[in-house]
Amino acid sequence: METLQREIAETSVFEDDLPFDAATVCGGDRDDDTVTDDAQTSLADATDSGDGAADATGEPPLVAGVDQAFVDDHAVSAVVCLRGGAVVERVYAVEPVAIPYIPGLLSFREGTAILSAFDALSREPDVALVDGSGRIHFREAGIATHVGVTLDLPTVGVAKNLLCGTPRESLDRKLPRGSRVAIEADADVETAEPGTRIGDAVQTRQFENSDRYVNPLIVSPGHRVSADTAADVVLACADGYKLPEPTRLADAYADEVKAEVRENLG
DNA sequence: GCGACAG
DNA sequence: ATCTTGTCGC
Repeated sequence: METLQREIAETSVFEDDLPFDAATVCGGDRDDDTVTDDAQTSLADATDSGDGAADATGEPPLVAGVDQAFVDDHAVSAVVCLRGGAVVERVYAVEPVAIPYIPGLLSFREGTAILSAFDALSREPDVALVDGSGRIHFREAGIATHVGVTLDLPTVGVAKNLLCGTPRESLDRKLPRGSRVAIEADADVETAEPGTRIGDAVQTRQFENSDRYVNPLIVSPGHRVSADTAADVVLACADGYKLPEPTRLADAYADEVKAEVRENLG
């Protein structure tokens, strides 16, 4: 398995090779006219990737969210596709899990169900947000990278926790919404030179009038996406919640299906 | 042996 | 990931 991951990492492309510009994703991107907010936002331009299919038609890109739920020894994988913030398609698949959860080998546990769900999809997403890590992995082949390379689809890894790597600055503080903190490879990432930026901690949401704070999401390139674009897409899909809409909706759909599935089984 | 570890 | 009531906050 580790050998396969090294091969996947070599095949993967951690650079932009997308049919659209992250700025055209829309559907979310909180733009509260509140206050103390004028710093960023204008990072999108001069990013023209050449042949934009979605751009050409002026049509927003098709963004897919992928998430899993479990019922005993079965994984329920749900995929929800959005275009311009509207749900266009939802599919799911149920597959038995082959191995238990082992940090670093997640794709071998959930991969089959995910690929099966994509098989049921009638469209080809322009990019997919996969729950879990992409490049932020011991061998730079997290589940987002594994799925992306297997389907040769642009993918982004969206995790709630850091698997490995070191944040350039402490994440244990209240970061402003929209901020990013680079995650660098360290000794735990055996395939990259220490110091290599393998992803970012991205603050998609933050409390305004509270002493407490929301932890950032851990975003990393899966395949055919750069670290900057990965973060751009996630922030563009954020709509008031910590999780980007595609992921949030896939999560809810997986739970919905799970309830029905656990009766067709036990 | 100890530590660390996505979902 | 999953098992779960109440509870604090906008």
